[in-house]
Amino acid sequence: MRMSDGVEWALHVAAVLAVVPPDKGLTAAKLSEFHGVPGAYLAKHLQALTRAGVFEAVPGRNGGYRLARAAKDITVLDVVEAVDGRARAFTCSEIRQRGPAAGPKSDYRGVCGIARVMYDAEEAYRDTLRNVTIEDLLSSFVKHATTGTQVRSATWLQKELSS
Amino acid sequence: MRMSDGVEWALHVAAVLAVVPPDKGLTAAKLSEFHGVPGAYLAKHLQALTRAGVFEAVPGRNGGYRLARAAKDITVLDVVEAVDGRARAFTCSEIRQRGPAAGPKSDYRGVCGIARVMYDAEEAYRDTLRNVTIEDLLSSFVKHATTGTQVRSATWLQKELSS
DNA sequence: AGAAAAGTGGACAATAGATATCCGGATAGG
DNA sequence: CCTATCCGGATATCTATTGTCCACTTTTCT
Repeated sequence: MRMSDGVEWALHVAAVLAVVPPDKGLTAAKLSEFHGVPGAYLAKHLQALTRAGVFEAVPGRNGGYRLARAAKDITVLDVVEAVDGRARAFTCSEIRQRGPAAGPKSDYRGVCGIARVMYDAEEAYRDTLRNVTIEDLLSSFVKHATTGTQVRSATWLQKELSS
Repeated sequence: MRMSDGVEWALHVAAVLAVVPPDKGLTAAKLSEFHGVPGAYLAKHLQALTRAGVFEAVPGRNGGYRLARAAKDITVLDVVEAVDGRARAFTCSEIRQRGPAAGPKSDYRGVCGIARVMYDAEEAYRDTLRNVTIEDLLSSFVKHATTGTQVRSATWLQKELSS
């Protein structure tokens, strides 16, 4: 089970957009340059994030992307689900209803016990991500990154911010 | 992010093997028949489970598979990791070290804050699976399945148990 | 001893999904 | 009108999953 790289990109992008003033934006091209990832493919994910209502896109000249709401109101789960989808990782194919010991369909009302456990685990996973916001990610960066990295990031951002 | 179907198969197989007496076994062919899944492919997963020390394989005539230890001592996580591997779903590609704002490698000692959150979530996922045993799965089946299903399963098992 | 049944592991093909690019269309600003 | 930007579809490529097959070894039954 492997998670799409797009999720990692999206979270980094969200963290960067969190320090962009609400009236400004960053283009897909600038975001891909800053993170060193393929622009055309990142754009796909940015569109998904916009559709999900996590980012906001400003079309036209001087357009770009920004957060759709305050960084403290966007959870990591919001971003993950926007990129990776809301489908469960574990899909129950109702094995219990197959084979020689299977009975009539009415015998299988509730969720299969095995699926139940897997769903619970995924819910625990989501709970963790739901309790961390983009603002938290930013705090972590400010707390742990070297001063040099923070200065370089801020400088680049100042230079590239669109109107 | 989608989990391999093999995990579902393996958990169902483990639940069935949990009711097989310790001195008996079930062949890969019988297990695939009982669950209505492709035999050759299930065999691959059974081998992985054996390598991981979750199942025990008895080669030769009258051979088959059985649990390597008591059902209460095998967790769902054991089975999931045996089939799906122990690799993390989220892989950090150190995006922070790329792009125009990147600094020298020594600037990035600890784990990236974003990766940290994703790792924590996966640990919460694993914690859930670690706290459910194969015996628990069996209890759930006994508690929730209809009597008819349980009788049909037991009957089939009686008939097919190898010596 | 010989035959049959079973797991092992490698090679291989088919399929699906993730990754990545490109282009025409819509939209907004100069 | 022209340019920069986002949008969405079509398409190509790569990789992992899924699935099959076969030769090989081990064990047991006759």
